[in-house]
Amino acid sequence: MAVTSQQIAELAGVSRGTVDRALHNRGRVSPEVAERIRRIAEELGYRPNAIGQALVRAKQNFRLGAILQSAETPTMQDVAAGARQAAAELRGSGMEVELREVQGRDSLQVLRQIDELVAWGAGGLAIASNNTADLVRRIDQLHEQGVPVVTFNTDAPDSRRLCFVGMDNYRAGQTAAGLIRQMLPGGGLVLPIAGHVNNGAHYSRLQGFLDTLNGVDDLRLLPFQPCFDRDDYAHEITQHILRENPSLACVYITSNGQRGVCRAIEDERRKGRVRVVAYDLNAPNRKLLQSGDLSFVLDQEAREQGARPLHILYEYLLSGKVPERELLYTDILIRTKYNSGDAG
Amino acid sequence: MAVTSQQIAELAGVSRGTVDRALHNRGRVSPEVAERIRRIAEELGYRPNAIGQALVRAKQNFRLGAILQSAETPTMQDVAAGARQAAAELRGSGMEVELREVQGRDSLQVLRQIDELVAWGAGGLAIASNNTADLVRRIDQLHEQGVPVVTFNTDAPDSRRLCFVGMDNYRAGQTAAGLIRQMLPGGGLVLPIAGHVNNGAHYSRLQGFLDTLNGVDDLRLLPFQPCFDRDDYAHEITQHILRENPSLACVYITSNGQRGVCRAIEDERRKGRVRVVAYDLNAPNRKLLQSGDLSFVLDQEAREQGARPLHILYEYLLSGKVPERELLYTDILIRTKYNSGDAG
DNA sequence: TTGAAAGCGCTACCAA
DNA sequence: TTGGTAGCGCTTTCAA
Repeated sequence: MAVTSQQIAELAGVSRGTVDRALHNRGRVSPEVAERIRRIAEELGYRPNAIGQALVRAKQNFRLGAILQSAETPTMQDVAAGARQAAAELRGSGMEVELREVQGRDSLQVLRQIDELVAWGAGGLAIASNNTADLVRRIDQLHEQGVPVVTFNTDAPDSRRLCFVGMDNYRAGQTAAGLIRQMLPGGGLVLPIAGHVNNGAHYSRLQGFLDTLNGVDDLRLLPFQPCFDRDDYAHEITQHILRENPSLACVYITSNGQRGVCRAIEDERRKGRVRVVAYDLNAPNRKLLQSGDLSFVLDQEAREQGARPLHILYEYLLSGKVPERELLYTDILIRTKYNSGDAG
Repeated sequence: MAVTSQQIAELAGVSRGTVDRALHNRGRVSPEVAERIRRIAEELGYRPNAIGQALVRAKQNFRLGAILQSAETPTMQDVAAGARQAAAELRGSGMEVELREVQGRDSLQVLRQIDELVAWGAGGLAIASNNTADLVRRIDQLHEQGVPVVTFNTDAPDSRRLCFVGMDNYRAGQTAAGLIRQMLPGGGLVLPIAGHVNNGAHYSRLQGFLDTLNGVDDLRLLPFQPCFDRDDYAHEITQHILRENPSLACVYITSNGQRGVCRAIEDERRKGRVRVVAYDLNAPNRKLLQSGDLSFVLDQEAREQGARPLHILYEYLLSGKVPERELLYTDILIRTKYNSGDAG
């Protein structure tokens, strides 16, 4: 058995309570005794048993809430699955966890859910946020009230959230650019498509992409087109461009709409000649990879984005443990038809 | 607070002991009482508190051992780092964990370490194994003795190990093939290099690669060359081939030796024209990606390979939880210069 | 400044 | 078939 505080107490000739106060600098111990206790603990390599600590701390019985936006999308459903799994685990440790889903991006709805969860007694919140002024203000308020907030999937960088868990979209755009350079060493014509012009994530994915391809000689970039996450728009855009530019070599799409792109390419009988790089490994994209319609998918560990914020809040509330960094970027995963299986 | 067994006991008008026996089918409860208890638990959505369970189970105080082979390689050092981290965490839960490192691949050394760890009192072992007859036999013996074994990084598929945590090397070979097809849509000449002819992992990486490229029209495959994990051999092989085949488009190397390959390409002033795909994202390979010497690196989550087996053994010994699958393949990660940073 | 004791939720043992 | 009780390792009162 590992060494316990009881053993240290016996060796030091004091009680466990004194050992506890000494080792955690809670005061009310004479310096000499404290020093002796610390020395003994050091010698024996004493590490407090995490389970014992957790058990006594669980008395405080914190409640955690999580709020997802755009819950109707496949990616956010993956995020939700991660959150549900974490919730189940934490409930096994005595936490109470509430999950709330909001359709679309809707700050007002999010604010309402925040109010409800706070009223319910949430001691910490995980929020798929926006950076809008009202949400930033509310998160700052929560911070003041001692309710820590972890943002995930989409950040509120101007707020005083504890940290953010999600993708480095700029970096992902660079990664996409790197893939396209590898695929088109001899150059070629590339069409970038984004979802919403003012969607921060889509914009960063585009910016990183453009910055990285800028100045690459033989690569020619068409002006980017917004498709508003819609397959029909994406289809139209792609078809139009294909007819005007028969030499089109690649489409880079930072949002939903990839099915429209692929369909247009098939309609124009250019499948296999025009490569497509898209985002997020969800069920439809797995299929498009298998069929060869997509060359690459950039994935963002959606499940972990849902799970990790809850664990971070748990650690923070129970042990005061602060995350190592403010921006906890999830891995940028490059998926092809061969490494996109279900196993993990 | 979540519902506790105490609350159920009160509602059912029995003691906690009875509740415990009823809900865990330990017998010694009258059917009617058991039924009533189960119904109440169901209604309240009772989930036993994992921390409470862990605390009482930790009394049994299991010892775990882990044995690494080829500990001198960068990849196994990453695996070791994962094992060390898991060991630290588990020690925090009262386990005792011993790590042993073996230089090179040496079944005899591994057998010796197994003996030592068993003598020390190990209740479960994680082993970077071989599939040699002596090791397989020893693992089967351990199984008989009730000492579960989890293999990691390299498997002993013929043995009765609990499960394996590591890379699906065949699949990784296929993934490499897919990348090369994307890079060389017009075809080209490809040189495959493997480490040892009889290294199972290297062989599978080669086989998956060859099977996938077989029958691809414009792609021409040179006969594979063994480099015995050595940079000097790899250098010589590559240089020789480059001089004989100025049109060489790509080198695929399944083992160490990638530095030799890259140096040869630079020596022959073909950098940027000849792509290189290699394995394992360790420090040297990160550099080679940044400098553009390597196009892609296939990575295998080395740290998780070290950490997960220990957690699996912990769960198995404490709760009898059997892993979901026998083959727990780690993710096949495609790394380029843009997604190979340190952050995770 | 220190110690004794209670209690977190659970399981195990011994008596009844 | 049941209940009572002890105890896992820790923290936190409350007394002394």
